[in-house]
Amino acid sequence: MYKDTNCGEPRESAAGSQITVAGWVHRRRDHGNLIFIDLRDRSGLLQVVFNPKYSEKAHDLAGSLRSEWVVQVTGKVVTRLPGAENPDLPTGMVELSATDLVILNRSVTPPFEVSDEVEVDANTRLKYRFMDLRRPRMQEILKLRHEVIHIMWDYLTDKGFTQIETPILIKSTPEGARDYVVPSRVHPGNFYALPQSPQQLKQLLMVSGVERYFQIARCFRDEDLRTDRQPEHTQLDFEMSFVHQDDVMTIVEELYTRIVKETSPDTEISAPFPRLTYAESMERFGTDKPDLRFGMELTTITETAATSDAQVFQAMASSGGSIRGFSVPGCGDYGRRQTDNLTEFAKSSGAQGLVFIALDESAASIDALENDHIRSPLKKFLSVDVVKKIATEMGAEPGDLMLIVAGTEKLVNTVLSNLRNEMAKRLEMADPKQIAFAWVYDFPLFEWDEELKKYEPAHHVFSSPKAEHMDYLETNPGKVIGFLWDLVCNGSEMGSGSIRIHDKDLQTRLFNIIGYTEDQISDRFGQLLTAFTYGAPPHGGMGLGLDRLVAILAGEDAIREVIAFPKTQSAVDPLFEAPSPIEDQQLEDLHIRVVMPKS
RNA sequence: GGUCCCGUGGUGUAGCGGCCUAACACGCCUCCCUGUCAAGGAGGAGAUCGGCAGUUCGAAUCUGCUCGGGAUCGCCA
Repeated sequence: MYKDTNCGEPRESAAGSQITVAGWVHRRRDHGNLIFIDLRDRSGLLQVVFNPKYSEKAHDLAGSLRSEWVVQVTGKVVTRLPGAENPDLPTGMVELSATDLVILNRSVTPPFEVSDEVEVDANTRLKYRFMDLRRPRMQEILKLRHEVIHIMWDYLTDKGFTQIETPILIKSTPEGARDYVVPSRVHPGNFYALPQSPQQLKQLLMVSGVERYFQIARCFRDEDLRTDRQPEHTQLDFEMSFVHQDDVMTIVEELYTRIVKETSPDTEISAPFPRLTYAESMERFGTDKPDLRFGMELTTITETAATSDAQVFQAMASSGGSIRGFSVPGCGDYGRRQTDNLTEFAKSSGAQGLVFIALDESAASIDALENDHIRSPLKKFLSVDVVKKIATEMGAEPGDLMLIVAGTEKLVNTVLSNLRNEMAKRLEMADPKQIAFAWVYDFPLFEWDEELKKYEPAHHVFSSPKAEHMDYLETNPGKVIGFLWDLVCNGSEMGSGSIRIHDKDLQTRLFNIIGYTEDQISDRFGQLLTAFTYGAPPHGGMGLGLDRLVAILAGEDAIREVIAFPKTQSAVDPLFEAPSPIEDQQLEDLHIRVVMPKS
């Protein structure tokens, strides 16, 4: 070993001992006859002093050191002179009085400082990711991610799960997301696809009698990127036989509670996780991934609003539309600029417009509300009584701002849930220390696709319908509820699970409802259906996004921050400059001809 | 594919029609310095302002296109 001690370790108790450390020169403070080096390794910083009194040779050599050089230092741990301690450093009571210095490697001037302080341009960070990852914050995140995975392995192993790898080269399944595809050399014109998830494979493993499988699985989707979406992401993928919905949820709940407690002890987490049905979630929050860290729940006021003289409301109510809204506490004093801005925001989410009713805080109560207390673009069509009634329904108080949207139910929900999150963000209503998990269950199995004019699976085709809804499968698919659920956290989807179908005939019925032909079914799912005829046990499981979990634990918005080598928004790796053209010979071997798009 | 924001020495920013021969901080280089820890002091190097085209007497600054980054809608079973 080049070192016997890590930089971050020495304390006062080590004073007097002879140690050897190795690491990177973090900072150099050269006083001429006395040189200080902050030496950094993964464990932290240690101040090294080069004093010619103890070693002329080491001191001379130390004068040439520069940032990020790699060195090995031997010396004696000494307590610092009184008054020279650094309370900001864990090792700040001591320093290493160097007697020997070995330069293991030099560094050219780094493109940016290895420090958490500086915010460096995203592209530069990725181009020099190996430098970026040296920053303490990034090191911390890498360790956090490892720790999360470690706990998963431990916990699931304890619970009798077996980790099994599934192929990365598998078969393309054109439904769902676009596949990443790999050409076959041996079979001209044929392609593998990278898995979007190991869904069918893990179900096959259940048929194989594994009973409890898990994998930290890489999943690939060739779709546009977002803050929380990368072309490849990692899932905790697991599957269990002979279980019901609750059994699966319990496993995840225990595991995730443990992860939060062990990795982020300061965090507030409510266990057991609140459970709400899909219908309830849509009604209260307008979304299937509600952020439960704050209130501002939605209220339906269609009937009350229709009794007003406002044309918009009357027309919407009579045409079967929905009028809903919520009350924002303390924003009754919003001026024109702010309300205009909110209207614009609502429009960007697809709303025709946004109706606000501002209640002046000088009113003693909602009952005591008078005309002068009310501000609204629809004021002349809204009687004081109607406003009182709406305010009561929404639970608004004087000084609040009520935001109301009218339209189809789907649109109203989309707009309002976006608005709700936006208001919470602007008002900083979410406690950053809180991690609010929740289960949303009883999802409908199918969603009507307006463009394709057909039913599409809400999550995927393998989820089991509830027994009491079997009869609707062909007659009214939209009504069928499945054993299908999501884990949500702080307003984002963390994973999705279901009890799967394990019966060939039932699975075939579902494929039919989605409109697959016999050929498509046997081509894409033949292996699964065949397996089902050989004694498939009832089973269910989940796929849970690891990147998003780690991001939330780390307090980051972008999963890019918790992936060692992520890609930019245009799916490029600036470090390797991937993707890139390949050699003509490679193309030839693969029987591929490139046709560039006409620009 | 659409919309929005950003692009100025190595890094982070300022400048937003002429005071720009581009400013500041950090970093870098040279020298001085025995108690610093974002060390200090003196001096120095480093940028055709992402690229192209245009408007203008004059463009870092305005316009268009384009490239790159980011946010978002579509997309993401």
